[in-house]
Amino acid sequence: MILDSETKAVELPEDHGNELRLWLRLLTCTTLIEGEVRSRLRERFDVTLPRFDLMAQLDKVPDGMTLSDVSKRMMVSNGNVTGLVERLVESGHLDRRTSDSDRRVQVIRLTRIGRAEFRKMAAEHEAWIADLFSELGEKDVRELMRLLAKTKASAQKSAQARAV
Amino acid sequence: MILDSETKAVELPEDHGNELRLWLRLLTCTTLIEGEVRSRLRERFDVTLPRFDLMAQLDKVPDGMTLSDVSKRMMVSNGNVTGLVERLVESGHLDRRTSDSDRRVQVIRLTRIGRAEFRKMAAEHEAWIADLFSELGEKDVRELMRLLAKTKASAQKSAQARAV
DNA sequence: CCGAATTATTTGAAGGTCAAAACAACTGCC
DNA sequence: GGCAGTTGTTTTGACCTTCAAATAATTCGG
Repeated sequence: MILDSETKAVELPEDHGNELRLWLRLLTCTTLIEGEVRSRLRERFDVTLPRFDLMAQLDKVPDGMTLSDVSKRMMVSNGNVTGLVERLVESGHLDRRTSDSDRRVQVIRLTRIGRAEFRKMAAEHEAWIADLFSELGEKDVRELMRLLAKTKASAQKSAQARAV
Repeated sequence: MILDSETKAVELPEDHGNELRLWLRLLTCTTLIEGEVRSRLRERFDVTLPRFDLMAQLDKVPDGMTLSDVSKRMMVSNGNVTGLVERLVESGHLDRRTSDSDRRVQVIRLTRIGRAEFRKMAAEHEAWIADLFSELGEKDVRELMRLLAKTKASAQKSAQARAV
């Protein structure tokens, strides 16, 4: 009954099937695109998506960032970043140094080589994304941007509420 | 110039910034919600998201599915499913038997306990999702569904084209 | 200046992920 | 029947990921 969903007075489980279907579709889209990007990165540049993402964060800031900053930006755990950085320093893409002002802090930056490699990858990456979304018109893109912004805000609010 | 994007006659890199921003926003939304679901599942039921997802697939089919079916549905690799199933059989949530007609094939089903546990989790899960999307109106949901369907089709087409 | 609380990072254990190779069982062709 | 190719599953090895505990360095109140 329409009344129920308006009054919220019912104890019976409400129907949230639409939201669930929406979530599954959102997840499917993301998984599909992410998998595609992942495999193109591997195929074309022999690089993993997490490494690419990390380098993308660093490309934006010439002077580097701390590990904590990176982990916040990438929305992954601290421990995760430690290992990722480890391997990228090893391979010569990243430069890591202890901060002068705070000896707990590690500042990482792209090396010259790392930056050059990233720029090459990023250019192709951008073209892949454009191609993956190419059936969407300009208006679709705008509308999706708007709705996803709203979705993000909604999810953040809900997550925030739980975190007390 | 507008002409450029119409004629496609240019060699210069086009601006695909909008698609890229859209992709990043899509990814952010998904990561945010997925992380939230993941941590609620762990907190509330001490179960991982992949296990929940696998059980969700199986809940739909009383007679079970083969491992290949599962891996296609979940869009993950075969080897991945093997390990996942291993642990769920171990914990008593899944029943696994070799097919009579084809001895290569493993058919897995939820056990009575597995099904009961899943149903409990699924009910809460659905409520979480509804809450995470609660700021979206009915119209927003419909519109997002439509645009994501279009996005999925676009991505599939692009992926298909690459696969030759 | 000292100790407590805070903050940044690392480590370790458990699990999830993929690609590629290995294995096993089926199907079809001769 | 038997070999060749195909298909379903498992294994392997490398990497990614998280959480929680441990370490290390800073800050702050007294």
